[in-house]
Amino acid sequence: MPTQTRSGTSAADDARDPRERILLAAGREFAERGFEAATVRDICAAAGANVAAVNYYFGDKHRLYIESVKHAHEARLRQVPQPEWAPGTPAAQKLHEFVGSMLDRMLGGDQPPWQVRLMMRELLQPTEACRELVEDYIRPHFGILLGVLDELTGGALPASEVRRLGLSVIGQCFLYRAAGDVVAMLVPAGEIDAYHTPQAIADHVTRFTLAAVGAAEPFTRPGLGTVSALESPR
Amino acid sequence: MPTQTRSGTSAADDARDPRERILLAAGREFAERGFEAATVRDICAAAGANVAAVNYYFGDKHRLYIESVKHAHEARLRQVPQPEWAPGTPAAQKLHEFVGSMLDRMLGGDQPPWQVRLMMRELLQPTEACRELVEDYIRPHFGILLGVLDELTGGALPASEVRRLGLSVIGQCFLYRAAGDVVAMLVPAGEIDAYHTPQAIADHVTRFTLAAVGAAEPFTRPGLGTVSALESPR
DNA sequence: AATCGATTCAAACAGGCGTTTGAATCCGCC
DNA sequence: GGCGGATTCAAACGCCTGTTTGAATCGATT
Repeated sequence: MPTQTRSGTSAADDARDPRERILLAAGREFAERGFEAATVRDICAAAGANVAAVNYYFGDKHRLYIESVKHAHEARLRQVPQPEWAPGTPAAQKLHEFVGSMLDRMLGGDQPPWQVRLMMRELLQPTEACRELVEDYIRPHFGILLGVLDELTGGALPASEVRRLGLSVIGQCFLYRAAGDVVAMLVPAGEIDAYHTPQAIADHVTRFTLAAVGAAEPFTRPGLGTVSALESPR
Repeated sequence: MPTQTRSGTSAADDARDPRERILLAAGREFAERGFEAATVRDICAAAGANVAAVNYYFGDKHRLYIESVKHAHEARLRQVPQPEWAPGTPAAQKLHEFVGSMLDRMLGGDQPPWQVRLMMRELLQPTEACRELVEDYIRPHFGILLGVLDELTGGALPASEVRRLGLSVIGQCFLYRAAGDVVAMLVPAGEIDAYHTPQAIADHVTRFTLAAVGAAEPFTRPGLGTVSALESPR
């Protein structure tokens, strides 16, 4: 194992350090194929390193996996800061922005989301890295959502009820990320591009949730545009 | 390959036919460990068959997987009939029963849901069997839900909008099945048994959805019990 | 009883896997 | 310049995988 010169992770260089290169290649490979199907040989080939390097730097495949999950998770945290709002921002707008940024994060947009795919794998069938992921990444975001929802309902609901509201919001978004292929099969081909973009979904989820908590007109009257001020520019 | 005496699948016997035994064992193993991690040897050991049997009956591991998915899916279809309601049943009640039965199906209750776990794997990262699964199993159920939602909104919404409502309903339930472990981490330990049983979730999702479409009072006024008539007996 | 196809079995096969080895190479330092 | 630890490398090690083989067994038919 390396005992020396773990030169402080300079934020900019991504491909210099062989350890870093392996970590990145491993993340991509694990995200794409899963732990079992990904092979150490492929990972090292992609990283331009020798197969012995993974043993040298990480001990074995399993610890490489754990480290690559943490690494992707930290990178993601650095890229996506917690949303913050100026005091006085309407709760409805906060909700819309929260949902929008979550969907953007989940469904890509800014970058090929292999980090997200990797984290998703961990959430769907947790291993050791999951708890850390939840505590550092999921729970804080969830807490912000709960705060918004609490504000939205005027603090009138017990915490347990607010949590269920939060899960309802998360669930609506989560479906598109986890079962996107199935969604695409259930929806007519032409519709997917028009009505199921991250922006459009964010608009829908927000409106659905606002209506459920009584902060917007319900869906029965179509196109009433009660939350038109919140809709994303198309 | 077997060319003769595929004695018509007598509905009752499950463990007689070696082909059937392998199919069942394979389903359990694939559901538990995934395609890559499950081994032909383990499957055959569990089925009390020789390793050569899988080649004899199915050709190779991959076709065994496909067949086991179909098999589980058909068994599930036989067990869980489409919900039907007497004419005149209120749409709100239909929605509640639909959501309740879906959650019961997903989260178990009646039987250890390895069939569901297997299907879920297929939905989360589709292979060949997925399309068939969606067409025969998912889409019909989804269609029923859309009908209920259309009725609930008085047919006033365009089909695309109704579909999004449907996905919102599915998403809320789906989260508990796909990321149940994470949900359990996000919710205080004591709360999970009281507020996140299939029944309790069904009540919540129904109320949330009804409120969103304007068929029940929104959440802002807690414990108003506006849909108390729909709540499951505790 | 003999026959013949269907089925089962123990054993082996080739290939890929994660991991280890021991020597070669690099690079900063007295 | 040469020492010494850190790093890299090609090669090999067992082991386990899916798959195949060819003979043994079974069960119905003639």
